[in-house]
Amino acid sequence: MKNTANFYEQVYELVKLVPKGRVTTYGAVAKSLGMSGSSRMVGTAMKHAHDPSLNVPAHRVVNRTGLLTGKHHYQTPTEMQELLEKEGIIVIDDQVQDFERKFWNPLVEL
DNA sequence: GTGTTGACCCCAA
DNA sequence: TTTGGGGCCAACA
Repeated sequence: MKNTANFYEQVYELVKLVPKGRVTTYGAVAKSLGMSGSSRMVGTAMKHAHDPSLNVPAHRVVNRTGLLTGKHHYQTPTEMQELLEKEGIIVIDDQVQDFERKFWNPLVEL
């Protein structure tokens, strides 16, 4: 059993399911996959997800406060915010506005 | 093989 | 309100 690779795939699949104009959190994804407590792994997985062939919208994943913690890992520091605003999400000072409303909970929606 | 780091989260003071 | 400490586990040096 190769659970590590499987976990990454599950993360990618779940993130792909996030609707346009919505965002989710690392913790929610981790918990949804039964890895509650290991939220860092989701972030680590995202770092490896920069590959365009994976087609993973990592910009829709933020930390629990709605802060764009991963923006510095993009090619440009503003790319993540640009992508979010293009989808109708307001981002001010790396902070998602109306985060509670924009939040997409996989545990509830699925 | 060991030690440190990190796109995180939770709780206490 | 802001800080600090613990936990979690893969990736990296």
